[in-house]
Amino acid sequence: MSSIEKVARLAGVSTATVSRALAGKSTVSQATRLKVEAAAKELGYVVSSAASSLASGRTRNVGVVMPFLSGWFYVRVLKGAHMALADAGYDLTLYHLDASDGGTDLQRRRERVFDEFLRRQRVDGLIAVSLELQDAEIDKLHASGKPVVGIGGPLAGASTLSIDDTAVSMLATEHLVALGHSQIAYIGGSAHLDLDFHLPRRRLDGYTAALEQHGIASDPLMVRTADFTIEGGYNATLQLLGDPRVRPTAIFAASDEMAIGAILAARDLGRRVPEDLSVIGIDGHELGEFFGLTTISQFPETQGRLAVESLLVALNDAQAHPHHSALPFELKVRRSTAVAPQA
Amino acid sequence: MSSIEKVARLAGVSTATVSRALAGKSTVSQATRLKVEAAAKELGYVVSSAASSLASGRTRNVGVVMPFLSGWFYVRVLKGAHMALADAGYDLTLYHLDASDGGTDLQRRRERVFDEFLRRQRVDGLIAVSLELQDAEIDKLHASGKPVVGIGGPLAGASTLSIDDTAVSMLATEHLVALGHSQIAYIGGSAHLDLDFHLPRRRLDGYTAALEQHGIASDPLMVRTADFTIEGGYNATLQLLGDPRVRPTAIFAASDEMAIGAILAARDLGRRVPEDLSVIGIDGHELGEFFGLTTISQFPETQGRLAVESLLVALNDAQAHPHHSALPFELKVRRSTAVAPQA
DNA sequence: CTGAAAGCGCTAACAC
DNA sequence: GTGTTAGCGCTTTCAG
Repeated sequence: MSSIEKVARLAGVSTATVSRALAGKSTVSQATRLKVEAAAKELGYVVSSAASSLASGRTRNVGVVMPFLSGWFYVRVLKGAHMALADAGYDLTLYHLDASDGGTDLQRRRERVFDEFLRRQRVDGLIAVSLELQDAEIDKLHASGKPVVGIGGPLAGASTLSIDDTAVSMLATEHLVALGHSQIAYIGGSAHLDLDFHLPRRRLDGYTAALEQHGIASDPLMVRTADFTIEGGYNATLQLLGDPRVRPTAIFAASDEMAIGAILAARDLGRRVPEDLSVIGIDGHELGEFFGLTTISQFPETQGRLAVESLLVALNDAQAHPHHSALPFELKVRRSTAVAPQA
Repeated sequence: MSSIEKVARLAGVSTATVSRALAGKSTVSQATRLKVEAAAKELGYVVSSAASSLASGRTRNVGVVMPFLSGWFYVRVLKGAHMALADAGYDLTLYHLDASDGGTDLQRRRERVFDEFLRRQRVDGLIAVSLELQDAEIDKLHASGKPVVGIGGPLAGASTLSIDDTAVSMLATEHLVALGHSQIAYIGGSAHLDLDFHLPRRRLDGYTAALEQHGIASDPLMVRTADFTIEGGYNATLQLLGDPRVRPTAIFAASDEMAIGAILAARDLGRRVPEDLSVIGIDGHELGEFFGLTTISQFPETQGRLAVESLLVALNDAQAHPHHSALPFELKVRRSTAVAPQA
């Protein structure tokens, strides 16, 4: 005897009514609902998701796909998404494409995610973080009819949430310009991290545009690339400050971790921050406060939460149109930036 | 017409044969298998996990429950588990109990995870990371008949993997003693983080035992607590080095992040590491290399992977007995520890 | 507002 | 080795 049947029997109603009552359908009388709930509780009944999914076509589960499973940003987004989903009674199944250490190679992994996993119908929808989906992948998703929301960039036919990276970069640069800096170096992402959405490029563009707008010539020697880590920022800064051809009074790093690396490198070279060198980052990393780092916060947990909300709308209203919205950011001034030293 | 039926028709066999062929059952002839695979591929067929689960009772999905979704250790374990599961063709659904920022409170969250989520039969088994399950929770899991493997401590009736925290701590302390240190301070976890498995306590015990074994009196003033973060380690070290009643020549921190905080604090106070002060951590954090930190690595990704392997064994062999095994660790000497300065 | 009954798409006996 | 068939435990028309 199936489980729901026991509940029905105990409550003295039909299985259909149990189903309706427990699903919160409004067409059940208050009295019946109470009886059913009591019976369910007494028996410790929880619907079988497999049976429910099969019958209804809905899984109450959403997939989250990320390129990496490390990195401050991704973990925070995941956390935000997870909490929002849990609050809505949804499960989260995680997919990531990181093949960095052994295991299957990247392309193969991507294929598996799109071909096998997502199409097993295990999820009702998908949140793609910082992933530029390939055309074939988008087609597969559309074919499956599952709504998708993307964080971080344009995604054909999907709702997307993204931060205006160019504006963020301009704001950071202008903060430095306003403090009187004209020798502003930039530490951005390296090309091989530019696979998805060209985030590194857009941030570089914002920096260049801001300089230009203020009549400051940009110097290729002032631009370095790194891998978004503290160590990467440290090394890039060593190069920057050690190069006799340039004399930056400020560094704008495209992530807080790199900015922290810059602060550490400056210290090791005997430069005072911010007296001799101003440093600004992007992210709103917890460590930023510890290092007194001026930054532009981008609230990744909120991004995760918003993505979930957007997805839930699409799930509950098949007519909802793909929609793009801009994510908030905020300049947070701390102690790592100050007026430019007198030449 | 159901999907599998189309494949069957195209391949000219019955749905049962399609099911068998695609599941890799050995009772299908090579020729038939090929025909079926070709048909499935042509139609882009992927089994519906809901239907398959309902019929077979297996979901090919495992749950991973963690107390937090931040913190270096947990993220690495998650990554390791995810990769191992993906390689085995399993999905991973994530549960975490972190209520740190708003949302439902902790106990409520725990209840939901155990009452609603896990019992929806969405998972075949569970991996619990650093979680001491309450009796009621264990009962619920047993009642559901799903295998559980725990990382980090004893779990009634489940297989567990854990590191010998006491031995790790003793090794770290003895490394310092062997370098001639006798004034060894300890920065451990604070009591409120001691909810699960008493990890902070066991590490403290190892430290105390090692000192005792070498005839070194332990001094309560040499023991500080922090929250496993860089900032926490920094502050604890400030207190330690600023206290006129003690003169530590070495600090043993119960995590690499705290150890890095200690190094930073020492620098800020003008103490040289390792000439004036040796510092050792536990973890094997990536940043450790950057800071030249001597540490005891504990390979969390491997822990995640091993947990998966252990769970898969239990899943494939109902007779498998709960089994405990010890996790590897390794002393990694870098530049932050050296012989004790002459008094 | 509630019940009866027909599936949802697959797997696993059981036959052959 | 392969086909037939009876469910797996629910949801959802369709009646009433």
